[in-house]
Amino acid sequence: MNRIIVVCGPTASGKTALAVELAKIYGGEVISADSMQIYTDMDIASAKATPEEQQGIPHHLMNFLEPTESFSVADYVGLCNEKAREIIARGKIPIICGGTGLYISSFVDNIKFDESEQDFEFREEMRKFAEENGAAALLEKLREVDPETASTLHENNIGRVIRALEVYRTTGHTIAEAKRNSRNNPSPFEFVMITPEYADREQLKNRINLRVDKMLEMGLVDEARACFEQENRPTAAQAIGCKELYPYFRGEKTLAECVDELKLRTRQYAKRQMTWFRRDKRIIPVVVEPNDSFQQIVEKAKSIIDEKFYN
RNA sequence: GCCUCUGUAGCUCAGUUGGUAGAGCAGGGGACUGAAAAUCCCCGUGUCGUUGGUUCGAUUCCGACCGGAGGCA
Repeated sequence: MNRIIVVCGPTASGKTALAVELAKIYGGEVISADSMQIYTDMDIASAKATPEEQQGIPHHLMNFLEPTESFSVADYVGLCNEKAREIIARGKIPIICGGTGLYISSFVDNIKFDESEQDFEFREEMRKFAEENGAAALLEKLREVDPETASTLHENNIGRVIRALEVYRTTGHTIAEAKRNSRNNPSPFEFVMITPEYADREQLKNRINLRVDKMLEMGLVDEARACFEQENRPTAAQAIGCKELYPYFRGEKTLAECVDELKLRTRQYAKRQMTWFRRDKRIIPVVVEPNDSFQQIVEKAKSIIDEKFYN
């Protein structure tokens, strides 16, 4: 059996508890799909499942990388494949749980990333070029070598334009071709994908606010301060829950102001996540009504999974 | 009690020399293939506080009233 359960969704939607419960029911192990939980710090900010929350269920791809290291989707897909195979070999079912849509869909679609390396110097060079000549000029550069991709990108999305140029430069083919070639092999796994979907959006918003308050109680400020004092965090520096508190550490804003900002940024992040997951029609919503108990939610999830896998 | 300022989008505020109004933020929608908790795109009708008056026409001018801020007593 090559079955995998995917529990994805916005932050604070209750994925973690649901995944653990499903792991208990189906005999599974959790693989985190989260671009921040991979790091060995930021336990609170990245909302890693605490040992109590894990309830003895093994959690993978969590806590294994120094925050000074950079990481990418390609790395994730490789590792996730390994872990999934290991878990299946053990007779267990992998339960992928997380909110990083790019990681999840890249794994599910079995995206093949070729060997092209990243070229940070080139990126820097292009960034300068854009600064001096304007974003439109940079996009024009891309249009010359890869008009297909250029037509899909907005000039202001400089990062993407640069990546497209970088791919062309390091591999000799366009990123548009690379994308097509990346999808040649369907995944060897069979997936059922679910996401908690809140019938009342306000409810998710409230959960987010409550969760941030809880993080503060758990010591988020100290944790963030440690991040603040550590330089050279290429990917980890982006974590929501750390950078929002920096103005407080610099004495530019009060803690209360930063906390409000943090809640806001978290809500906006959740919205982006919902947009991502909504697009993928394979993902089946587990509709959460305002008064649903956890057990009721689990039942709904279970019936979706059973229908797909055990019917 | 008197005087001054003020009342415009959920919030902060522009603006209209009288022809019914627009920014930022918030919010909503979308994109997304190697830093993705990132990056980027699109979306602005609201009794212009209320009510009279002047006017062809008032959110804009005048009066009264109501709310807010400050000052004088």
